[in-house]
Amino acid sequence: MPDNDRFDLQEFLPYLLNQAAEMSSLEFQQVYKDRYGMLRTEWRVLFHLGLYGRMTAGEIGHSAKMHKTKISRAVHRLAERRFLARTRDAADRRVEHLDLTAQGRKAYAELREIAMEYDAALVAKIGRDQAEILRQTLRVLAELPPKD
Amino acid sequence: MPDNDRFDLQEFLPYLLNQAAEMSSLEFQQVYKDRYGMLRTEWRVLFHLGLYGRMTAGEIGHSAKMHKTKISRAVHRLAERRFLARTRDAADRRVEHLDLTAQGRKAYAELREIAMEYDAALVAKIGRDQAEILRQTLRVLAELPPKD
DNA sequence: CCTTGTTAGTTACAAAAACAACTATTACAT
DNA sequence: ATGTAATAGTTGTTTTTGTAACTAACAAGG
Repeated sequence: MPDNDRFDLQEFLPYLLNQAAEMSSLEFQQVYKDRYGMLRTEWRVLFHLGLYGRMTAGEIGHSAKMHKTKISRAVHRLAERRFLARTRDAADRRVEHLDLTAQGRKAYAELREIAMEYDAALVAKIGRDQAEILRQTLRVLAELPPKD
Repeated sequence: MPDNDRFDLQEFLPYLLNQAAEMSSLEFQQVYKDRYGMLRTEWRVLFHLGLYGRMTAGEIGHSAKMHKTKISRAVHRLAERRFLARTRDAADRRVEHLDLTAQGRKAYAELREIAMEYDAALVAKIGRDQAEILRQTLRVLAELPPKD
């Protein structure tokens, strides 16, 4: 039996963060999976386009910190299912502009509603004040620019 | 351009949690990967045994909320590399008791040191008080949702 | 122009995860 | 006992991811 001195796996931040992250995405994951057959990478792309409008794969990758191969595959599948349309840039023919189709916007709107409700449920679970502190702290850990 | 009303992906808790979790495990992951060729599932098993002593695969799975096939393969690989030893239970021959070998304990001790340092670095980054609140909040979020 | 380097995105192949079906053993109700 | 269900853990198959190599287009120096 080893010495447990001052260390507990359940308190180790990376572990705890992973557990919480996994738990917290479970319910929402079911929605986009069952309803639209989407993967996590796919809804992330969808949400980026829905929220920010026309973007390139590279821009999404940078924002979501996802590798370009993940984006490439997500975009491919979303285009295949007519959730988004791809347009080559006229000036630089390497880059491709991505826009949601009507169907994509519809899916986004629906998923955004559910996401908002789900986020509210999580906030209710942990308390409004704690939630604000949580977001702020997570932003630091994720090294995202602070809100404001 | 869609209406962004009151929703931001960067503020969506499941998204934010995932980003922070991913970021925070990155550095530590390199250590057990480069140094011992371990996967996340494997160090989790190692840490459970190092911290709590003899356990069965089922117990670890329950504690870490990992699926039994993941555990089974992690245990297999750890046993193969002589980090742990497996012993069949005499009374119930379905269950197997897992113990770290000397080599396993050595790896655990080393990784635990690094984990503690890394945790301390994260705490320093976000502040001691925020860290305590964070852990508390994450513990709530990581709880299994009530049965329905 | 031509080499060399860079960037956007894709594709091929290997590693890992998810999911389902399986073996072996124990429990338990007829 | 004996048939049925439950439990511990494994194995096989399919998806998904990670890594690296690749194509195509641009950029910039000579």
